[in-house]
Amino acid sequence: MRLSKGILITRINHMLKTILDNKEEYQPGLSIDCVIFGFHDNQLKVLLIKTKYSDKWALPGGFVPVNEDIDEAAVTVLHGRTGLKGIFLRQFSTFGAARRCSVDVSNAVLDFYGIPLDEGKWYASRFVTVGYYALVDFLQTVPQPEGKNEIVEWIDHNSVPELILDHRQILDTALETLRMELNLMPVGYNLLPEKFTIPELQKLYETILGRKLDRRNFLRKIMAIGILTKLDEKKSNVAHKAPNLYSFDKEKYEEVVKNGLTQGW
Amino acid sequence: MRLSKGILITRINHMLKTILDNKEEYQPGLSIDCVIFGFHDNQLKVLLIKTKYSDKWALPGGFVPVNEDIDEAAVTVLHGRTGLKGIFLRQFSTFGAARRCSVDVSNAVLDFYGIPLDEGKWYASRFVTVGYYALVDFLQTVPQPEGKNEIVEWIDHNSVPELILDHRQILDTALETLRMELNLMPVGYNLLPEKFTIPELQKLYETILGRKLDRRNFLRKIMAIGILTKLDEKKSNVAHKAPNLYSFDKEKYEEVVKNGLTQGW
DNA sequence: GTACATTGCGTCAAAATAACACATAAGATT
DNA sequence: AATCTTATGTGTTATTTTGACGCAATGTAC
Repeated sequence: MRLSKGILITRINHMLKTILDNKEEYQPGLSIDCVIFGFHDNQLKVLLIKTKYSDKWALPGGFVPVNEDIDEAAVTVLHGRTGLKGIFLRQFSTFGAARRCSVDVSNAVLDFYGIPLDEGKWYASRFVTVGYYALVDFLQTVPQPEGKNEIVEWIDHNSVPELILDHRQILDTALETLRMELNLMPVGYNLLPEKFTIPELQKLYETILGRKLDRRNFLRKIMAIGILTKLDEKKSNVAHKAPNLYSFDKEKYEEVVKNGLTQGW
Repeated sequence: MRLSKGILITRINHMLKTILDNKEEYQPGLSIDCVIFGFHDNQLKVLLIKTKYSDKWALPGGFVPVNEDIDEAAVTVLHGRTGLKGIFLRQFSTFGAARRCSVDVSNAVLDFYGIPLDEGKWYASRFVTVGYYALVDFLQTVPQPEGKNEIVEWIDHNSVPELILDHRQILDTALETLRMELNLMPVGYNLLPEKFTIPELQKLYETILGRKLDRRNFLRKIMAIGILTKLDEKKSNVAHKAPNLYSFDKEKYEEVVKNGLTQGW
């Protein structure tokens, strides 16, 4: 976590305290929440955080330094929780219901850290949060909790427990957006290992969309995009015909992400 | 404009002063900007504001009362500038570049109103803005300037002059989003009068998309959506074959807006 | 009436999509 | 080692959607 004025965190687990002590360095009432998607064991995973001061889980989030773009702040959150850089990250919506924040929740956190309520007013005020979603490589991700008071974990999207505040809505909106954007851009580059099979890629699409696709039609459509390179290599140790391995043609992939798939009117 | 505590605006054109006097009632560092689209004379129009303290035009915007949802605040901006209610309004992106605000511009405004710079710190700080776009009926809109120091006007999208700050980017992003969303929802309900012809609707689509569409294919596609009711009436005073009039089937229209057009994977 | 402009309604070929059939390969089973 | 099981690789075909275009109909202008 980037701190202003190079101040060190002297009290572990007091990230919040440090921010409060430097609150003039942060944009007031504004936060970032990241929905970080991964893919493993044919399941869509979401990186969630469990803190000791609540029974519920939360999306990884952070605040916005006054001198930083919100996009940069989102990159910081992503990097802080996953150790990853250069990842696909996209702003999808801003959540600003007047009562999306609960003073009770905020005060419980302040209480947990032993911060007097009047010192924590900045934190307990009304917050608007900008939602970002990221697609990351599950295996390259090293979940990084900030100190001992939290657990950072990959959770199956199907078994996400109750989340704090409106984080469930944020998560749902992120997935809805991702589903929509599958029509506008290819997906997979960050979510799969470098070498993968077409069935694996298909499972990824099926998992995101939440429904089955026809194998043969999927192959045709995905190959037509022209972003895949067929490797001269097959997957081994499978109890059936060995599927071919593919990799993304990164150059073409980036181009299509940039220009979008052709659609519509 | 809604004011807290029922305070009256005693000094005309001092909306800003009033807000500064009650700044604790507003979300700090957060604003709303609305891209309000209209359609007239076969041209896409944007509602813009020209203030006396700048050579450039601006998007209508506002601040967010701490007790209001950002969506409500956007409705307030829209209603305040157009007198309209119940209009299609959609959040499309949040703009949070660190240097999107210029202290020079803010100070020029404060200067214009004779507000001392130290009193105007709230206003001159870094702002993040949430962008909304609206589709409104040009003829039902009564542009409403706030006092004598500003002009509110419909400007042809093709001849939008230089805008302040990043408002040009906000406008462009709004139109990009609208173009994309034409694939996901029908458009026209708020932009056209109650009775309209298919060629008029087509011109609207062409104007938004910035390119010609085939008449016959357009008819087929738009009728297939099932939201149009053919009326037993024809447009008069045209120098050629009188086109039939149509209206939207509001019930079906709302349903399709809600459920979306079928597309994609 | 004739000219003109634009609408209404249609056709047809091309492209995209959906549904389905069959041979193949690799480990597992016997 | 022959066979079974399972999932892959590569088709084909019918259906739907899209794009490009032809032509008659209708209202005003002259």
